[in-house]
Amino acid sequence: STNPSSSGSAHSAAAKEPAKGAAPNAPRTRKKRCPYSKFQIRELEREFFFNVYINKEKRLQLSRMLNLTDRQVKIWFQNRRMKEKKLSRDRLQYFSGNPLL
Amino acid sequence: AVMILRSRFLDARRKRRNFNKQATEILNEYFYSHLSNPYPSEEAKEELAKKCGITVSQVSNWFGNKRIRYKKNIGKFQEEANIYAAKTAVTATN
DNA sequence: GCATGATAAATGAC
DNA sequence: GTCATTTATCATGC
Repeated sequence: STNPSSSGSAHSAAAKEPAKGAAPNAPRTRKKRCPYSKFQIRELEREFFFNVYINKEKRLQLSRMLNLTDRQVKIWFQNRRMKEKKLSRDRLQYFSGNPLL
Repeated sequence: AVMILRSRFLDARRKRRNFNKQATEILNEYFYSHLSNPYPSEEAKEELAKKCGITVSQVSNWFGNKRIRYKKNIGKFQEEANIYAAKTAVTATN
């Protein structure tokens, strides 16, 4: 229910990221999974509807608008494409056994 | 009618239903007999799916959940592990 | 009230 | 880029 985008912890603060030349000791802690807000999902889905593959410029623009890193937007589109592929497989399997349709 | 079925399908993905006992038995048997490497190949997944009467995706989901939940609390699954270890040992001797 | 199956972020192999 | 996976979260069963 709490909106992660309002706090801005995902983008501004140093969650992780290789940190070029900052600390030589790299703990490499895995970024905690934080569910995106309804607004973030809605905007991502809107862009995904127009083009399944997003270019670099729109990615940067979208990441700024949603307070996400461009890496997060890139990965979201990758996962979204995989989801679409799975939905297609499931639909095919579901309707294949239905001679009525 | 088509629209009804379609809409019901679209939001029926997360309507969880437990697997039957036999399917769970088969999956657990494979898991505990491959405890050192519980990663079934694509072919093995298809065979398990057919034997359990579920989809390959459901097999992948089951193993993903089983691996991490077993790793997170091995003690909780110790009794279960012993059961299936004994079961596979019996089948091996016969 | 947790167990369990499915989904959503995040990583890494290739 | 795809894709299997890890991890946390979600939604339901009981």
